[in-house]
Amino acid sequence: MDPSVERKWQQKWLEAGIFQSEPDQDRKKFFITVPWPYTNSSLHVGHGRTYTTADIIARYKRLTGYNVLFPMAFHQSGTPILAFSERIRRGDEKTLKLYRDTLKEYENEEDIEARIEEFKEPQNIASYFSERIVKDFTSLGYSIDWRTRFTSGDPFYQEFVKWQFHKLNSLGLIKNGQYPVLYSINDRNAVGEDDIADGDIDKVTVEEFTGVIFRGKEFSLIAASLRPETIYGITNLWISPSCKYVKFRMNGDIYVVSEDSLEKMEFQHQNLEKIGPVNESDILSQEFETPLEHRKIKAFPSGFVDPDNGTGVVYSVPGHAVWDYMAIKEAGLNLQPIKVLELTGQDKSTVESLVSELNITSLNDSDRIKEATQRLYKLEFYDGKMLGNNGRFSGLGSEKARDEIKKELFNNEEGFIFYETSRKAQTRGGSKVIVAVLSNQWFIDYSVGWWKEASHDVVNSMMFYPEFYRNAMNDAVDWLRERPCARRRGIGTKLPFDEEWVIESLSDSTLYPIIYTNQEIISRIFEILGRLPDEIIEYVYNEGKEEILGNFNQEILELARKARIAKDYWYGVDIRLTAAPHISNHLAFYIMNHAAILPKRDNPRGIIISGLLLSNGAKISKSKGNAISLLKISTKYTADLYRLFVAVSADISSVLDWNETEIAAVKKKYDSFVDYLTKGEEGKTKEKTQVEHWFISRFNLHLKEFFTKMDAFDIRGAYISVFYEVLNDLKYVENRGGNVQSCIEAVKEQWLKVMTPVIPHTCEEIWSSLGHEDFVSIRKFSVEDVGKSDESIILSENYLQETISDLREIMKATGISPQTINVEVCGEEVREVAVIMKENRLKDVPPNLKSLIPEFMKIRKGLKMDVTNELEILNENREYIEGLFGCRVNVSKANVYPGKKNAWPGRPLIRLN
RNA sequence: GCGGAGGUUGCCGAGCCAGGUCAAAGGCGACAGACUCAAGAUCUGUUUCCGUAGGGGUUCGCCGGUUCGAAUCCGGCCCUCCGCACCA
Repeated sequence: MDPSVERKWQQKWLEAGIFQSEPDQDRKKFFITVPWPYTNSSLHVGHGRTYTTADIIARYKRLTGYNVLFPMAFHQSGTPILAFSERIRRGDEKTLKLYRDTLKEYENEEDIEARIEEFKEPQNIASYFSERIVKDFTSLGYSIDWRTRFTSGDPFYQEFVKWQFHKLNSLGLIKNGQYPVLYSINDRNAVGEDDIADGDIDKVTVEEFTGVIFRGKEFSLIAASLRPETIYGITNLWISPSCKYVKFRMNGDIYVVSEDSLEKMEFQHQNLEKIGPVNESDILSQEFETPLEHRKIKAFPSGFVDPDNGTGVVYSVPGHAVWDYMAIKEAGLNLQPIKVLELTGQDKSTVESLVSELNITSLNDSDRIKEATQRLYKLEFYDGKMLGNNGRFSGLGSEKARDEIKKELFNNEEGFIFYETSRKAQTRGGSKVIVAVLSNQWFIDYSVGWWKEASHDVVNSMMFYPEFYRNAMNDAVDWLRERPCARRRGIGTKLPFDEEWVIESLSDSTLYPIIYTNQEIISRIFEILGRLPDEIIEYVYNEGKEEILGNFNQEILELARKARIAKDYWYGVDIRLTAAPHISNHLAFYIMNHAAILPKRDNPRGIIISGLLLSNGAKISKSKGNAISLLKISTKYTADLYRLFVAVSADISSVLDWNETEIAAVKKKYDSFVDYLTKGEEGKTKEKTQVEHWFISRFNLHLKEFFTKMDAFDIRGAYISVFYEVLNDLKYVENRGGNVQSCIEAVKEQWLKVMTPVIPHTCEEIWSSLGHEDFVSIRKFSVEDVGKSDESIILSENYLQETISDLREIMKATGISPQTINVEVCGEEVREVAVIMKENRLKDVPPNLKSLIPEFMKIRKGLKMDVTNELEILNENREYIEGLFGCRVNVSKANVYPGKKNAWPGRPLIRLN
């Protein structure tokens, strides 16, 4: 249907308010939510899949009589919107281009720059795009009750979040402590993925090195290592010949590291006191002691040492590190590698074997050295076992040894944790990114035992589709530990007990679905009072007793009561529908926060995980340019086609590819559906023969399947049955020479009702053209209303088709084009014998018919006993068969042909002439 | 490496949980035919191999096992995809 037709119905739905949901104690409720979209940009086809799926479910539930609440609100917490706005202010070309491209779809050319100017204020980005998203969702026909709309930045909501954090705190789930974060030196601020140049494509993570101390007479050297388990294999130290080294004091002792490194350490440790530069020769002339063993070793210069990685000092383990091995060789030092690890697996690679395998000849072969290093590290980590020369760590697996040795080093004050970035990184503004340890970080402690237990209980009581995500969810709950829940900057709610901090954007979005149940009322209360007192929140959302509302006036009291009733009616969430990447974060937090704070009755009840949507086989991303906006979907393809595509092309859980070929295929089917329902002529509908009855019987079967599958959230299966198969059946009726129109007349209204959840605009249009004044979108229909199916008619048709396909096969095998076809149908005598033989009573077979036994044994598998009027069926359809093969067909009842081929039940005797 | 999902006939993709009626749905593509001046659209049939009678052979990543019987159950192996954290 034309987009304008879709607009028309969207307008009518809106005006009639048919999707506004009110509590109704006489009806069962159904509450479905999708996580709120983040409002830094418009949404694309990929996002649309989950919302579309949810809408289909919401509409289906409405069809079957549920009182449905399908709400929506918007997310704006966190740093991205802030960061984008900042970049626009800075005039960052990449960001400007991104927004210009996006706005092109929504604005006139001449208005774009003015809009972008407004985006210098972050709030404008959020409000602009939430407005866009509302429009786009509307244009896709979503049956959302927009009265539920709010944002994570709304003051009333922030009051709720504060209450939630007080709650968590009083349960002992909030902690404060040290935490390493990625940090920009110049900006003096923690940075996220989007703040880092190329951070989205090439992720930067925090790596935990072990800083290892080598004591010397005048000062000690610190080397940073990822592999402290190799400590017994140390032969020497390396320093960079081109690097500035500096002395500093820490806890009274004097240490030396590279200048770059000291800068980093200052962000990780307190009380470091820089003393000043130190000469290379001062380092090289000294002896140092290895930790644990206290062997004397020396430092040497080597070009491969990077002053800006770790401490700029490297301890050398030539027995297990390719760089060290090659460096010693190249410097011509007389140091023998010490082996401290052996491999227990198949692969017995060593430094030496890899050097020769990869043909590494000098330190310049850095790519190959890196490859060798990676292979060896991995191998030795998973397969390695400590040899006998490792003191009390001998015999341990490398992973275990690493932990033990670390512990020992820390205990002896010969080591400490040194954080480093996983790669060199800069912010988009060009400032260096390092790891800083924040001393005052707030956490939610998800590792608490009773909390995990309660959460598992919730997970195990819920519905999951697909079911296997239940395990994933339980794993996620187990796997969560302390999570930083606040940041120094970003949009969001201030942490109530430490206002320097802003609650992090996933942590402020866990309980909000409960707000949907009464958003209008609660924000009204906030408006009147100018705040949202905890007593109100406790009463409305947490089963508080009405007594605690003693201080409020009648108006507030009544609003609160109304809000409470709505919440009690709608909450918990029956289905939360979202994509798989949310499992280990959002969904886990969502479940755990419910489990901790809210009463059992309000726990989540079901989760549906939707698969990825690809665009022409590729992941969708704005930078790739394959992100088709939802606006374009509704104008170029129409909402109904998109919805049908989403419903029918793949199961919810599997990957769906949006590509023109498949869209065209779905469109073809859609067009033929519309044609069938709109192009028929009235009046030619009176008499029905077997085919039409067959169609109606089949239709009723399809309907039953539809309801069963929809109830199990198998949307695709349901619509294959009620859309594709019904269309195929109609085609079949047509080819059989049946009366298609009378078939359609018979099922039209029911068919429209079940198709409405997927293609609501089309169905409304046709529905109204049938003379209905109401909306098919809110008509009811459920399994109980499905008519009967006549099984014998279906069997008869099957029998006819099987006979025809037998005819075809014989013709194909023989190559004969017959003038006449004689079909002899099984007679009573043989049928009776067949029944006897089927029941395995071979001795009851009359003697004169015993000769039939061998043939029966051969073909018994193919016998169909349940069609008893074969002669009639074939006679009635004689003309049809004749038409198919272009020859005469004679049908008769067969005699018994002892010793020859016979006609059997369901398997007539066929002779071609 | 850990955790999860998966490998099906030219391609996509059902089936597998509840073994037989599975040579294995549906779609796309290909081929042939009908319609048409022609193309497109639409419709019909074919699309693993063999077959002058409705039959038979060989198939569902690989190797074994259970069973009268396995695409379906069990064990091992190979390969692909997704997640592995402070980021929305």
